[in-house]
Amino acid sequence: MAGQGGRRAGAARERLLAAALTLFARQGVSGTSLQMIADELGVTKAAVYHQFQSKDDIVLAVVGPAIDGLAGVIGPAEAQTTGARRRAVALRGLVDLIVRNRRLAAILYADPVVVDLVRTDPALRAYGERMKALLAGPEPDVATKVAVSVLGGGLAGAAVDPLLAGVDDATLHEHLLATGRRILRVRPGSGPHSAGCSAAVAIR
Amino acid sequence: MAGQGGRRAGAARERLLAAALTLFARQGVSGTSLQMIADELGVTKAAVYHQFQSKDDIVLAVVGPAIDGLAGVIGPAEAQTTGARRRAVALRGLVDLIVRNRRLAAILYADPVVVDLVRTDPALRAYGERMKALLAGPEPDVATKVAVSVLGGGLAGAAVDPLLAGVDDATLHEHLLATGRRILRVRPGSGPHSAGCSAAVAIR
DNA sequence: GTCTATACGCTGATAGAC
DNA sequence: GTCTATCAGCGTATAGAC
Repeated sequence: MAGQGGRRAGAARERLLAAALTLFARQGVSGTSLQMIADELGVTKAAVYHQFQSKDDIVLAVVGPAIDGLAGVIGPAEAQTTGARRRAVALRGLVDLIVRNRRLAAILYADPVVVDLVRTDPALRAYGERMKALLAGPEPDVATKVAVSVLGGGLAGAAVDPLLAGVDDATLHEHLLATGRRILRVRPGSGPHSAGCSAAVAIR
Repeated sequence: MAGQGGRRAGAARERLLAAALTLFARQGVSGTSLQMIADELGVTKAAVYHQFQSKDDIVLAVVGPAIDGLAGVIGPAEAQTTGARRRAVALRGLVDLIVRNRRLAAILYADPVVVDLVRTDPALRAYGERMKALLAGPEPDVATKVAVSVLGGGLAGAAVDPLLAGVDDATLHEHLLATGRRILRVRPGSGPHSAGCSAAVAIR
């Protein structure tokens, strides 16, 4: 389940991914050329192109761990016995994941190239649908569909917002969870104890 | 106040803007080259460059009417006498504006190039800050700042979401307003009667 | 396995002729 | 207003050196 993005290891490959993440976070995917990544590593463009078949490949590899994290949230959430619990566990796990990967959230969210990539990839697309299904429940009415849509955009937006960059993770997590519950009309008590979810995946 | 994006009129200019909006909405700003716009009009790239100094100029001109619409919301909202009313009027006006300009919202929102452009332009930036100030009130606590941030991303996200493309404007408006009130913890009764705001600006 | 050299077609942008 | 011509830079791609 882990590492569907290809994992041939190699030191150069890891260095490249680290540099790419830094540059992507700073100036977006579209705003980062292969030349910039190459310059950052002190090699030529072709050297970069040798390890990844395309720029999209690099993006997918950078984003991979977060996708694994999403899978780590979805699994336990789907195992819950009631719809309310599934919703509560999914929400908490999603907030958790986003807070822990704010920089990555900005990349995933703010760039249409990446959004398109994620929407195109069948496996990634399936994760998104399962997450939405968990949050919305079966056969949701329009109000619920709107709420889930707002939640998705809202969580991502908050993670990206430079005005919230100074807020520490714990505080952001608390308020994001509270806001999310208001959006979905979930009572704070719902869901089991602490819920064992989200396989860490703190990127950088 | 209207038309700060430059309004030399001219039939060719208007045709160009219409073509640009269509292409931007369909494939994003970054995904639309000047060549595509030129081809759509049956002219060369250089002809496009004669009317606009840069691609950014075109984007700003396309987005201009929506900015005017935002100004039309902010003014009346700031004229309200209490913080609660200012918040209520601003929220309703913002939802109104976004629902009426869904296609444009997708352009404004989903592309980091445009987001950057808007964030860079001092006048546009000021509108955004005034809107946030209206929604958050003076000296907001962290919870409120998070809520406003989530609201912004959420409204935009819902406007863009292809899953909600089939929902008609009135229904979307209703549920978006309800969700927004839950996010900001505004009671449905707040704010005066209907509130005269938002200068139409239905693009296309 | 890791890299360089080289090239293709495209982009946004500029200068100047008609 | 529109054209042709030209520019550096981009993502992409192949061939081949070590």
